[in-house]
Amino acid sequence: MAPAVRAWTRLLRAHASTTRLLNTQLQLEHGLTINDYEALHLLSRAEERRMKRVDLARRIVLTPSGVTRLLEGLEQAGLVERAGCPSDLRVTYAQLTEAGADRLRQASCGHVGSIRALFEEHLSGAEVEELTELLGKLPGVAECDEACPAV
Amino acid sequence: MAPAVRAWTRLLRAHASTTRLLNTQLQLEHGLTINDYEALHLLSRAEERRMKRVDLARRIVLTPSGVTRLLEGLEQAGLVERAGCPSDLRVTYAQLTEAGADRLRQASCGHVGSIRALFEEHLSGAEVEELTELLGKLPGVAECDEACPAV
DNA sequence: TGTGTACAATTGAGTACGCAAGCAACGTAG
DNA sequence: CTACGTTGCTTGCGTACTCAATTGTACACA
Repeated sequence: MAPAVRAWTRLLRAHASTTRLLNTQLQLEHGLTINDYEALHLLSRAEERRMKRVDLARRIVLTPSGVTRLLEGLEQAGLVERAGCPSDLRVTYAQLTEAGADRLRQASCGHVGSIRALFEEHLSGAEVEELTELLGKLPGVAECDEACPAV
Repeated sequence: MAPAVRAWTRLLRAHASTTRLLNTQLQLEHGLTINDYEALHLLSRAEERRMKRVDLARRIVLTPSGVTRLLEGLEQAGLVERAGCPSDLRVTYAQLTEAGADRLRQASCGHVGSIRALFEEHLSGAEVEELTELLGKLPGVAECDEACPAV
């Protein structure tokens, strides 16, 4: 079996296992899916806490329709609201509300803790860095990171 | 931001991008989803080309019901068939048919090619190995590999 | 021998997407 | 200014899952 295939298989499995775990935790404790969280998180550190829906889609790796549905839920929950763009009437921004920022704050501590527990229990600090580095080389993974200010 | 979070985010993105790509290719060219392929592949290298549905579920990281639905499709396509277990009437094996083996053979060359293209275009051989190694340390990722003979 | 617990598999109901199609607003070429 | 291609977003429809509940079997123990 080609080495690449092993890597690919493990990527599949790694995603499935970790996602399942983190998603159920996040959902139970805060009523958010991973993508909900991811969206809130991106918005929270975007300029003026808002993003074009298309850009959001690219960042979370979803289709535009996926974003529409995702934000639908967040809007109903009052965590995100729509804001028009005066210079281009086609675009509608997704704007984080105060409630959304609160909810994110509540969830983030536990969520980050879960992630750290998951990764740091099995990998050393250097290995985590190494993994980040390697995954970043895959197409479309790292490309937007610079645009996103570090915490 | 904790390093683990960066790693996690990239894992999410890496999975989403690569999966989307590989899935559409596989689907267009051979009418199989990634999980279809994965199931056929696992069966093909299992003893007597069959597995308990539960074991299959663990390997592809799916719930038992997910496996039922997955195999439903493969059974209708004639690629997999059911086989009872005489010693334990609860279990039904998923058994790869000749047609299933053929279909897998047809698909595998192109699919493996796509995977290699995806990984080896951006990562060196050593890096692929390294990535495999690191992903294997995540919980539940490497555990069954020994049971699966290398190609 | 019956009885309780554990397990394999399925089924029904619900969800989170993708794809294709559509609409409206933009940019540009004529 | 009009016509046309492009872009941002949404909608209808289909699909691949999950979870909870159910059925049938296996096994331990009184």
